[in-house]
Amino acid sequence: MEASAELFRRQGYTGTGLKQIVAAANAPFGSLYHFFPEGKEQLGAEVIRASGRMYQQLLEGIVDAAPDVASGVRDCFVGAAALLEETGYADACPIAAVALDVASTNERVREATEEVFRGWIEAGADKLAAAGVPREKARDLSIQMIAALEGSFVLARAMRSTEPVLKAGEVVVDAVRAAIGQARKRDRGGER
Amino acid sequence: MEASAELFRRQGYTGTGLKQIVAAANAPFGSLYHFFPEGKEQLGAEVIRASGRMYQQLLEGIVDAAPDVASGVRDCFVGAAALLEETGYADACPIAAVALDVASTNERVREATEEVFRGWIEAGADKLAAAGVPREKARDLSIQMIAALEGSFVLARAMRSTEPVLKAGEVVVDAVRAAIGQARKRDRGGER
DNA sequence: GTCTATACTTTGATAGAC
DNA sequence: GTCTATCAAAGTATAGAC
Repeated sequence: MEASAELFRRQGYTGTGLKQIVAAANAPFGSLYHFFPEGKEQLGAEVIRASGRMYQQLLEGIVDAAPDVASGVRDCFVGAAALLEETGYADACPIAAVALDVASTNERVREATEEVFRGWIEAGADKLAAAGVPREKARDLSIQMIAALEGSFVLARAMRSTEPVLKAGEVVVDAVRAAIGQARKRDRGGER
Repeated sequence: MEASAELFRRQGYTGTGLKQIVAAANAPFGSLYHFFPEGKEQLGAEVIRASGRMYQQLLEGIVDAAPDVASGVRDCFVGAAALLEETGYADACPIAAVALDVASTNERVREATEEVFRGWIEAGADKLAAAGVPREKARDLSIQMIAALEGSFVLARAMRSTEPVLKAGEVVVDAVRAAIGQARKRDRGGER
């Protein structure tokens, strides 16, 4: 599953062969169908869900380690840019490449990508709500953050540059700061 | 090339077979290698460049038809959301799906996607600069706009919802309005 | 010059030896 | 239970008839 996750995120779902996976994992071919009797679809769906959970924990860890949420969001974008550069613009989001090539062709794996994205959006909204942002606004901001992150990955991998990730992060961080600032202002108003 | 463009944007580069393309185009197989003697790579690179030009003209047309740049940007996101819904979340960006699956596997096609994105960024920056935004800030905003658009497409196709596109548009439109507002303020300051 | 038929490789998947 | 050998189908590319 580790080997699958790495290959999927670099080459997408259709671009990665089962033979390439077992070769990268130093596993015999038959084992794959022993553990994943429903074949490539089952493997793909499970790998997406597992990668989604891991990436979510990674991002939440970064946000929790930061002094405030806005700084945490900035650290996520800066960290992603660094990782992208270190890996030769190969490792970015474990879901995006798969999401785009199965969206219209493979319903089962598409559902896995949808589930992961919904989970991320909810987790982001929770963090923002905990910082005082109203629930609905928090959800909107979370969607905007993840869209900016994913979109900047597309540009960064195509252009072999971290600039899009850093620039996209700025506008999102500004929006987060503004939302939290407004929430504080509203809270002070309520105390009067 | 039209058939290729449609299939590539829905299934990516590796996910689309040459046999599928000639079948969709009602063309004989041999013609493909007559017009594209260098095979799939040449076809892919040329289709990406042509699609990139077409999509750029489409977006510029929308912006030019709007009363101001910020409204034009909003119309782009709203229009993209409508198209996405009409096509069953299949037709979004003609480049993104290909960009992600060739980024680490096919240098020739990757270069085509890079060229297209750089062209879009420049075109967006030109429009913003014409509206009074300082050159460097205009380029940053253009990158942020395209990243938000691309990222929201990833979420929208995976989640089968236009919400990410509309929400991502909002934060970008706000940023554009703020930049233009600041440019006006600075101009007034200079006149004094 | 246009196209059919085919070559050769790789794909996902399975049967059956051990 | 673990793995090798092989299947049918689809992949890209080419040869050669017309």
